[in-house]
Amino acid sequence: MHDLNFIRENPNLFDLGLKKRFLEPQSQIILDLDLKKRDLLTKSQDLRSERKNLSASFSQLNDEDKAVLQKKVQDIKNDIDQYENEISKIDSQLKDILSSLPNLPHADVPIGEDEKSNIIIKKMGNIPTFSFKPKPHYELGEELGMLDFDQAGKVSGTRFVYVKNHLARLERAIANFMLDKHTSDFGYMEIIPPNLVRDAAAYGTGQLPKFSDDLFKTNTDHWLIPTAEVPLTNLFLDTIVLDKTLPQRYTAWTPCYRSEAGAAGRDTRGMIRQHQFSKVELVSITNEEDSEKELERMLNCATSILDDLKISYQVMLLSSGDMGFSAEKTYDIEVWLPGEGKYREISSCSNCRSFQARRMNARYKSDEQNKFVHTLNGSGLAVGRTLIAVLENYQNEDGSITVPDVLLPYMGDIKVIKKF
RNA sequence: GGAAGGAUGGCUGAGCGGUUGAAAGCACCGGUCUUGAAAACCGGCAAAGGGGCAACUCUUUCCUGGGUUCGAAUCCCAGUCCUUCCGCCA
Repeated sequence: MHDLNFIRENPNLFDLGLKKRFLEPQSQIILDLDLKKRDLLTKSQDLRSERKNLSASFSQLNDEDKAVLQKKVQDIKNDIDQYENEISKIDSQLKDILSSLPNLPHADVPIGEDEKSNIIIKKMGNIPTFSFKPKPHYELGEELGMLDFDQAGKVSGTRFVYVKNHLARLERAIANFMLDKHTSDFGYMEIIPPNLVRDAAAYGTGQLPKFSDDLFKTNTDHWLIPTAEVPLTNLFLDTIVLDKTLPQRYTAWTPCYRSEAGAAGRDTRGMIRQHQFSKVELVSITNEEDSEKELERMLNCATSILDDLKISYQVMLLSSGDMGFSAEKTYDIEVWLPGEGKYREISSCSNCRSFQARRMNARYKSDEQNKFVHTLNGSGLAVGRTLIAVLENYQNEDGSITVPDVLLPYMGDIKVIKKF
């Protein structure tokens, strides 16, 4: 949601921001509506004021004057109703426009229509070399008998998988390792959030109203969360917190459900793109001064996981056309997958500034003034894709998987995952 | 699924149809005191929006939407949400 005051004061900046997103200018339309609304508002307020003053003298009047007054107030009331009808129409038009426009890109963000304009910020680790041809994760998993796409297809359809046996344990180990690190080393509070949310929450983080097609809905009109960002950020839905309690940092390991409506035909093999996957999410709530440095901090929390796993990756600064709806600046972390021979997204860390907070009405008290909090979210990391990365990077020639050192404490006495 | 109760400021919680934007307490901010802090005491403290260069002023808001009334936090209707009890159940 955009700040109407900002648009009033900086219509050109606003349109420029939209242009960076490859959208048509909107400030003129918005300001025209705003002007019209304020004009009507002033009129209706004057009438209200008049009515109030008339009513105040009511008890001192004689019966005849009372009757006159009643008639007069009735007329005023009709006029007020008319004005207010028009006002509420304009209001809903304004809201429709403002709530469907994406956040404006930060000045750092490169301008470009798609991922081709993303900028590589850093590369960590060398691309590993193998003395044999590395396999993709789905071949490794199926040959181990621990990824079962066929039966999942029968039971649930495409884009589902059974993860079995030691790979299931490995996935749990990965998630636990991430959670332990984020809570113990980085000060995030662990949360087990609701996995079903209402409209208001999905609206608050920006999934609604535009992206309902990407979500699953229950017959109770709940939405299945597409990411824990939704329930974690909405911890602040309709609240006011004290400035000194910020920043607040939360992490959760949850399943994520996505309809993948627009992804037909993409990544159909393997578990890169599933309707259900698990993810460890990071969410930070800060005041308006601290959000930029918090984004850098969050990025480091996420990349440290890959550093510890000793898997190479690159960090991308997303271009204006590749960013999500609510973000003003986003870093993607892309991990090297030897089986595919390319980097694939494993995390996305975004600063949404006050964009979500406005939708959620999430504020903090600062110098006796209420301001909107800044919200940030990032994957720390996508657990399913981390499993893929471990499989492909730690594969051996015989198809077995060596367990990374940092995961050994979570794997019992399993050091190598191999076929029985 | 059955029954009952409730929704008021950041929180708790008062509120005969007419200066009630709303008592009180807590929290918060400023001050006095103190070596410092705490305590105590004094003062301040809802939000959103309109008009005005400004001091200021006006309007709206007591869950939402309708209605009754000259006038609604207060009365009526509908809806949403929450709580409690019973039943079922992990």
